[in-house]
Amino acid sequence: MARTQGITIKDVARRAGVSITAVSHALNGKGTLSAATREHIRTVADEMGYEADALARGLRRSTMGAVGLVLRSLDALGDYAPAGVDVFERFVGVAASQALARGLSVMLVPDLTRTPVPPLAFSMDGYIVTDPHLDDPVVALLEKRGIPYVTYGRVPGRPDFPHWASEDNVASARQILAHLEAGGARSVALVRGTDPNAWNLELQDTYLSWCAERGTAPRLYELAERAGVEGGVELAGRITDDGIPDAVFCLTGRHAAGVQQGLMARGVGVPERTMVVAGSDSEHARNSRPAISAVELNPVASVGALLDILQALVAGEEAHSPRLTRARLRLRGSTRR
Amino acid sequence: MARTQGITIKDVARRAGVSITAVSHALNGKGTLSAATREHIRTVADEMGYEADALARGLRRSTMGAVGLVLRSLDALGDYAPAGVDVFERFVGVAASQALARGLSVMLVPDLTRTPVPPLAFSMDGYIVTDPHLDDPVVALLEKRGIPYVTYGRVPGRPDFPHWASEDNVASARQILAHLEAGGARSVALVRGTDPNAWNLELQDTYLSWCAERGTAPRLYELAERAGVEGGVELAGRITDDGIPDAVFCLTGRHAAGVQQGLMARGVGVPERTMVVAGSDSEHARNSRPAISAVELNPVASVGALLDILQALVAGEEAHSPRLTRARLRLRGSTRR
DNA sequence: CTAGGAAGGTAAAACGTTTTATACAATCCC
DNA sequence: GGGATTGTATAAAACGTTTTACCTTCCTAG
Repeated sequence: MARTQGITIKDVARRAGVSITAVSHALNGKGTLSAATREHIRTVADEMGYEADALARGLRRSTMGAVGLVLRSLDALGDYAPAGVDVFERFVGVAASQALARGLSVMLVPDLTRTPVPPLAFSMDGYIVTDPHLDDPVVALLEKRGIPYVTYGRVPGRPDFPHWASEDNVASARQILAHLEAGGARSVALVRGTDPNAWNLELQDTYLSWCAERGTAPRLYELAERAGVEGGVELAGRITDDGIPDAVFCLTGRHAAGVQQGLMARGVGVPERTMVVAGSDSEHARNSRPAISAVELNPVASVGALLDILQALVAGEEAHSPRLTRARLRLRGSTRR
Repeated sequence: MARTQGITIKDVARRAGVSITAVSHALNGKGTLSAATREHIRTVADEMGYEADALARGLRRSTMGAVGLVLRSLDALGDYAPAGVDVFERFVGVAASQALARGLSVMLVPDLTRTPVPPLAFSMDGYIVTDPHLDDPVVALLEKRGIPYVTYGRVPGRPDFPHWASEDNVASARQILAHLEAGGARSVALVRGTDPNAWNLELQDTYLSWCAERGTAPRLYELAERAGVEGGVELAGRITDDGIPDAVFCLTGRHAAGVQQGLMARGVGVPERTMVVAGSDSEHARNSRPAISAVELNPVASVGALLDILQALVAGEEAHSPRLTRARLRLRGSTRR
């Protein structure tokens, strides 16, 4: 219906006085046409405002110029419209605009394994999956279907899988911990989420190693991603009951904001008595009082890397991966001493 | 490439011992097959895990089961990954999950008029355009191409165009103004954005009428959407210089947060000396001190209405539009007296 | 003078569906 | 008993591309 009044290759061919093949070849830079003919056809096509139908093209070429995007982490949150989870919201925006710059479309697929599966889902050239879980069914499905995919963050349990990119989580964690240590912190508690994704797992591992290196006992708390700020407030009670640490390192901005709020409500001064820091920046971290130091992720660089890898994969070229991007530690009041 | 190993209708036909036509008819509930054959074919198809190729289907049917989404307001912001603009981020998430529930895909198209245009863009069944501008080129393009579209918010300058839905902005504005009045406010300043979209225009009109009805002089300020919180802080200076109003009604949460911050920095107490309220809720509004009263939009209802209209349009049925949804005023500290 | 390229172009098959038109029985009606 | 009707199924066209294979014509080398 939408396409009925479109200009087809046939129209261009007729108008240019050549065959359909000639038009296709001219426009795609193939075949053995003379430069003059090629130029002529291009002119006519431009004049007529011809644009090849993506469907028909995809049918033959079986490449669509479109990639799917699955936000695993939002799926886990259940509610698909959580407020203040800006990491992924920004990721979507960046992915859309960067893909456009490369002439690709981005299709949003909430969860590829839930029915009904969107009709186009399996026609995508490839997929970007953010934060796959351990034994992620979405990854398994893509694998089974033979659809190329890249992941934002390592695939847990698959150390061999190379096609991923993300910020250097280990470096970020090290940088944060070094910063806290420089501020005089000896005991640091870690608050991680419950999703078994690379984000939670890698940062936890780094933290544990850091503790081991220093011979200090780790203090590890788990807090469901969906618990949000309120969960953090509550958790602050448990943390103080267990003895106030010199610093609390929360993996998400929402949890950090909640924990800080909870600590202060209990009379624990931040940053005087204990410091708070977030592993990923967010509105919550920025808008807290004091503002919370946090790692600002780098969606622009990460999405760029992911698209590089995915495009190579789709083209059947060798992908140059994994790739790590640089995050940046934003120092704010919550760790200023 | 991704589709090479797929099971085609031909495979199913062979296995079921019938013609291709029979399979198509059985699966789509068309034609004049006997119940027995139909059932048999369905069973075989299920067994083989057959799924019709969306491209080939789209090529014939010219309906794709996919809609495009253009976020006009984000285009206007330039940066496609602005932090803390949660209205649209939520909108995207809601649109994706609601569309999925209806068996539709959502394709994100940053700006349909910028090149390169994503290949699939013109193959979509229809479009959702959020907050179209006055003389919006995206709308013009869709119109010219004959692609069905619905808009989130009225199309400015086209009072005749019926295919839109949104929260009832007029009612929201009235509700806010009534609330301020009940709190004792006589003079209310309005801070609107600069984009010429229905949101800014309708709320402004309602405000002006309200002032006229009361015989009070309107105090209207314009602040570019992209000015964000900082812009609000600065604007607070101008507002106080012009004489402190009883309340400031900002159309966006970011501006409200900035204005409130700026007012308080100048020693103007909120809510004691003047009240602050936001036309759309956001992280900024929620996390300010005091928290800012704001209208919580209703993306779930609005997206639902938009999809209803769009589906009717695509099916060639009569659309039942426009449709207004209910927003909700969240009262917080910034207006509590 | 002719075999063999090269240069420039096209016809037709293919992609996987849906849809239109048609074929073949079996049944019915008068 | 013959034409019309009904019930079931299929062949083939169509959708708009890309790609494969082939066809001219013209030139050149032997």
